[in-house]
Amino acid sequence: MSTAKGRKPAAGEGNPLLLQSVARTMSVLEAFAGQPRPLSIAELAAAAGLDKSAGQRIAHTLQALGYLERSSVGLVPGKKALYRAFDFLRMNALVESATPVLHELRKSVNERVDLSLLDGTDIVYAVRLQSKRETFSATLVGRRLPSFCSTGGRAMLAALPEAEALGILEASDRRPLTPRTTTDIPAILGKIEEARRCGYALAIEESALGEIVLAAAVLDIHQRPVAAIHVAGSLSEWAEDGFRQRISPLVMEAARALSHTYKRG
Amino acid sequence: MSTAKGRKPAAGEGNPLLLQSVARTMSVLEAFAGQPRPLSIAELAAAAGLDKSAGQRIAHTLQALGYLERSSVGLVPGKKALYRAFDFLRMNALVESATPVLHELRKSVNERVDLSLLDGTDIVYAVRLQSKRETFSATLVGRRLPSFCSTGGRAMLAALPEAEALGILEASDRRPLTPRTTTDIPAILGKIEEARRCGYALAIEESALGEIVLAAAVLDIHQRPVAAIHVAGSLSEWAEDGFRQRISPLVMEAARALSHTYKRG
DNA sequence: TTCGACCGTATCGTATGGCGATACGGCCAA
DNA sequence: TTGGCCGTATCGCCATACGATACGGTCGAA
Repeated sequence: MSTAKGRKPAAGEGNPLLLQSVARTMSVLEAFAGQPRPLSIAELAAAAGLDKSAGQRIAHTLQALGYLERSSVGLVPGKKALYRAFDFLRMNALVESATPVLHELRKSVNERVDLSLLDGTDIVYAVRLQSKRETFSATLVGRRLPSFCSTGGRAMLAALPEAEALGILEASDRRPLTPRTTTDIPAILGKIEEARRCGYALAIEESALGEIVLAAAVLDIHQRPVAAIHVAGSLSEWAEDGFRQRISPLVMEAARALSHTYKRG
Repeated sequence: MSTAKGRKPAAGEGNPLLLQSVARTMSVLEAFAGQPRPLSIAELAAAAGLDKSAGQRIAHTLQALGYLERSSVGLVPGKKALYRAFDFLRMNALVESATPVLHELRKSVNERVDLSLLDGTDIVYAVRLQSKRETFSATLVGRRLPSFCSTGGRAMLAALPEAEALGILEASDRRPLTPRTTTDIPAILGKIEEARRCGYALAIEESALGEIVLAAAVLDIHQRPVAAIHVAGSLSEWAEDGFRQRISPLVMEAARALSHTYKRG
């Protein structure tokens, strides 16, 4: 998503050792992204950009392997997807070192704490520690958001060279998530500039209504942003000033504790 | 893992429309399961049962697609794995209907609540709602445990015909997870029988020390178990009797509320 | 320093594995 | 019934991936 997505991989387009069979396989798994309901074999093939025969064979094989399952109304991703995500989290050095820090932070602030990772123009939630009385967990681990409209994303953009941040903004899908999402590039740049000054980013109801979120970036040894730590509170309990004063030092300290421990994004 | 894992898929061994290229691709991704550290290309190929050339090509392609990433010491799974797990959770009808029920339950019991799914001889954690003061989240979504030693697994085994449950027990890897794990088949069958009588399963320190867990099975419309709801408490705060009396009715009610809403495992 | 082992990378002729057009039976709605 | 779309199955051809092989770099032990 974040990079090339040529219509037809055409085997070796660009790199001679890129296998089209692998790309086709993964494109079938990716075909579910954003789909509201299970897919038939034909729909799956179409969504993956394959003809019916190829879709049929790949889907059957993936089903036999547990990466696809039949539901009553079509095919859905299979449980094996969870195992692979578990492997990712387990082998990720940053997630590993972040876990105790995040728990500590969560204990201090008593609000929801998230760790997100930068991936191209987007961020992905990698760890979520719920707050005590959270009833909506519409957002889950693995959820992807454009970086411009999430606090964590803006904190990370602020740690990039201005030109690079601008490039990401321009390449992003800037549809608003809530009525209060900032979608205007100069305005976003202003907020990024503010984040650069403060050392953290703050957003009110830009990705979910009723929510105030504060985040700071985690940097690798080259001073490049690789992740962000978020704390989310409810507007029914927090005013902006109080949230800033109480939360920001803790989040920045946690982010600083994790920075430079990580080699490469 | 739960089914066949022939040394060499040999294209069409068994089913004529099974694609070996797909199986090879996924076997590279699966090679990380259980590995303690990043893998070199050669190690990855060996773990996937491929020669160096095939491993090289597949790994490079997967890396280009974001399913593999380079760390300082080798290859690790890539962020895309999280997206696929998110798709699974988002499109899973049971997870969707379970979410509000689990939150309700968590509010009532104020302890950790999990939803696990049955997958062959194992269970997978699909949803986890932490308790207020949980400091260790060693277990994560996507973690797989043998069903015999988890409460949820035993609750589900109790809902299967006895012969089938026995088959799963015999096929399971019955290494103990803690000193208190029950690994003796007759003893496990006894606990399953108890679960069948009570309508829920209970285990004390069988999968983690200091933990008492109670679980009830969720059944599909054919009365077959597809999932389980767990509540986990700390032994420093709960005695067995109190835990049973306080927690079991709530867990059973939540499991009943979800049962029969789901078509097929 | 000099090996040797192992790393990642790259090349290339070959044969095999998957391509995709095609066909069939079942089901549902018109 | 008819027509559409479903999932399934077949089959000959050729493009695709195979895998043996080779090369330069790096690291540790000799």
